[in-house]
Amino acid sequence: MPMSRRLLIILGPTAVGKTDYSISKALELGSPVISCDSRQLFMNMSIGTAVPDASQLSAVKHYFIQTIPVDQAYTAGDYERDAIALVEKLFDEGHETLVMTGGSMFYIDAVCNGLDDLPDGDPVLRAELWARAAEGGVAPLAEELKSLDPLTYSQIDTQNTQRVIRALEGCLVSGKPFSAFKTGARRQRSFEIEKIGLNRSREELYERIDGRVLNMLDAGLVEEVRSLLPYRGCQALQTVGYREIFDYLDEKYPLEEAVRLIQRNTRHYAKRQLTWWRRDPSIKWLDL
RNA sequence: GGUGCCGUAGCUCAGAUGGUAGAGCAAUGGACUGAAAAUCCAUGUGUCGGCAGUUCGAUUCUUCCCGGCACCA
Repeated sequence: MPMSRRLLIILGPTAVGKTDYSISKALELGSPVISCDSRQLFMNMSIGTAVPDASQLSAVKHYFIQTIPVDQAYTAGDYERDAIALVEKLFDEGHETLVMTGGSMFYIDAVCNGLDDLPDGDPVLRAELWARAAEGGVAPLAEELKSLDPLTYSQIDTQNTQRVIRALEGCLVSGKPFSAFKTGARRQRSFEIEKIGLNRSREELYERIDGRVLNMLDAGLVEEVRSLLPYRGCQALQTVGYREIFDYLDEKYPLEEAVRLIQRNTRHYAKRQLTWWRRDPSIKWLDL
């Protein structure tokens, strides 16, 4: 008799209340919590990423919480590989239902649908391309992409430097058009996927966000960020809550302005999350 | 009670000697194939406090009313 294997993904905008909900769901189902959060993955970033607290972490086994050094690069592709490996292992050990939770839209989609085998980036080349963009703008890079890969050029936002460089990098590293690697095919998974979307009224969500930022300050956000100053340039620190405090430490603006910006940028993030998920009909929404 | 000032977008305010209005902040919609808490694109949402008068036309001028603030009693 085939064992049923189900991955229950609890998603929702930041600060909606995923942590508590997923822990109680995990306890109910006898599952660990598999985090799907591109920032809680990193070590030493606990206050600003609202990592579960000690009692929450001891209530149920958590995966992918604070496991990677902040100066290490980690991508959605890495997460797809690591998460699928873990999930397969846990299913093989006898779990029927596994609880995954998080707000990283792209990571969730990588787990559900898989990413194509696109060429890896080359850090040196990437740095060169960014230097060119800083000097002459995106336009010349976009033109170069147009000649190497007209299809990608026609599909992406050519004002989006990050996208243009990523595609150009793919072309230059592989010697082929970046688009040649895209199949758009969904990867077959060995388990069922169910998605629950947690939501609240916009007003309530924004109040929770604003309040949570103040709590982070009380909890010592400024000191946490100060301790991460040496890693400021790392990918992990390109994050709401950290960049604004770095600027405050530079005396670019007062603390209250940093707080205001963190609150606003977090609200913007929540809005982007909701935009992403709005087009996903497989999510069952639940108002908290 | 009297006098003066103010009432315009969610907030702070600007404005037209009469032709139904615009800045900042906030907000909203969208995109997304290895940086994704990143990156990028788009958008003004308004009975101009209310009733009436003058006028071809009033948010603008006038009367009155309502609300707020200040000062004088």
